[in-house]
Amino acid sequence: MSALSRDLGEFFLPSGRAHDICSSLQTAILEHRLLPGTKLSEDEVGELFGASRTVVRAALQALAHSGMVEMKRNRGAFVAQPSTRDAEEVFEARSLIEPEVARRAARQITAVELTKLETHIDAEHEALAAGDMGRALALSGRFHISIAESARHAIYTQMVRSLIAQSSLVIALYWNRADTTCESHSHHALIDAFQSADEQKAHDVMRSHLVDLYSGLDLRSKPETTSSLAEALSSH
Amino acid sequence: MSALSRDLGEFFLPSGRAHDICSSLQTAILEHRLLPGTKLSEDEVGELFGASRTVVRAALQALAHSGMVEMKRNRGAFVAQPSTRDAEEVFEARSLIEPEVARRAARQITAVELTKLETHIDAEHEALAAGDMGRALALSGRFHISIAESARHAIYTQMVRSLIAQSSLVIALYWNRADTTCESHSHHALIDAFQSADEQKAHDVMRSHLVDLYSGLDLRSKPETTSSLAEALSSH
DNA sequence: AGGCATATAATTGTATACAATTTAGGCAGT
DNA sequence: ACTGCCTAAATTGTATACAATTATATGCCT
Repeated sequence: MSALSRDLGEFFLPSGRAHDICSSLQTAILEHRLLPGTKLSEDEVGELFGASRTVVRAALQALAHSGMVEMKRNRGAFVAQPSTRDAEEVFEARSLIEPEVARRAARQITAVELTKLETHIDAEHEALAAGDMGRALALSGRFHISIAESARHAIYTQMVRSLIAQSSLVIALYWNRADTTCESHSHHALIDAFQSADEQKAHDVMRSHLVDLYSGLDLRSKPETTSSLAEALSSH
Repeated sequence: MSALSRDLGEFFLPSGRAHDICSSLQTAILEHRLLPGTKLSEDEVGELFGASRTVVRAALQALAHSGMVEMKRNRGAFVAQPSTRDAEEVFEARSLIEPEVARRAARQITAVELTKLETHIDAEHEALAAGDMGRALALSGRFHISIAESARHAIYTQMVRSLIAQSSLVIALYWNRADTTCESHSHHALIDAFQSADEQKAHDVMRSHLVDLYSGLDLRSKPETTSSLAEALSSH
């Protein structure tokens, strides 16, 4: 688990401990243990991680910059609650950037990276079989981030990281589809395109995959979900 | 000047003072008063703005997240020095995102926003006539950001903000072209496309404009430039 | 003189204390 | 019982003090 959550994101933080807090909180958000709207009290987070408010604030700021956390003046930090408009923007941006990223990945991906992608899919299926929906979803996100890393474009990778994180929040709020395992096929198709180095196919498969994901959202309902910080982070 | 630098960026900071420091530093970087590699000492910045290190660190972190500042552990914050590879990535990302943004702007821009764009061009010409090259360049960047705002897409706008800032650093390091006023034509052509609501033309003009900009770089040379923090911020 | 080790100074990393602001609860009045 | 205000508690914003690390200068040895 540490290897999976270790390099989830580069938070541009000089401090090592703040980076760890970022990773833990990000993983919790990606796994839907921390739900949109949850308050991230500085004292509470600090106590959970054994750090002072100084370093906690740095971590929360970093998460705010990637769109996962919203900081309100004199009110504190909360897990972001993307509006339907935000959801629209997130998937519009993903549909622009990720197909291009997939095209680059098809051109540059290595054999070992391909193997890593397959490992991701296996782990995702495993989590699904174990009924750990949150973990499966987080792994699905990691899959997209790994593709961006294989594209060897630091700026795109950072953008994808942020968009994936926000997508996770959007899904937590608006996902409403019966067939939950629909993603697997697209992910396999992506690997196929990468293996044959078919740039255009990788581009198109990624695009249709994102359209498919977006169509699984129900942007009419807007549930008010909040979770407990302490139990979301217990044993992680 | 305050109106121009006020809303240069949303730094996701809850504090008002840190945001002001971000704006000032960002403006100084965009105007090439602060050059790549300049050290941003916490004490020094704090004294210049009359703030404690706590708030200065928050500001520097925010700038690090937008790619304008690089924080090195136990070494401090420096104005970023994009490598030639970084420069390539920045303009590759701009070439993907900004044409799409221009297309959206052509669809949604209002009359008052069009007027604002023309005002920008006038101010840019004025600065050029006055020999204030740095200010002209900053205004040119603001022009692109204003377009993004007119596209009414918060995520794209944030991306463009960050890319423009990094472009300014790239230009500071690698710009090496004789005819410096080449941009004006493209900017006028963009306004024309917006006025006629010609989405495809806006897209294409923006793309060729960015290719043109990129072709003005000389990525062979890598000058080692640094500037003084105090004089860069005097009377601003 | 040049290079290396050590000591000193300067700078960043972190914790804590205090100020400012918001939130919650209680009390009086209607 | 409900509304409004006022006070107290909790939380964030900021400054400062101390610890850890890095940079600099000094002196010694070859």
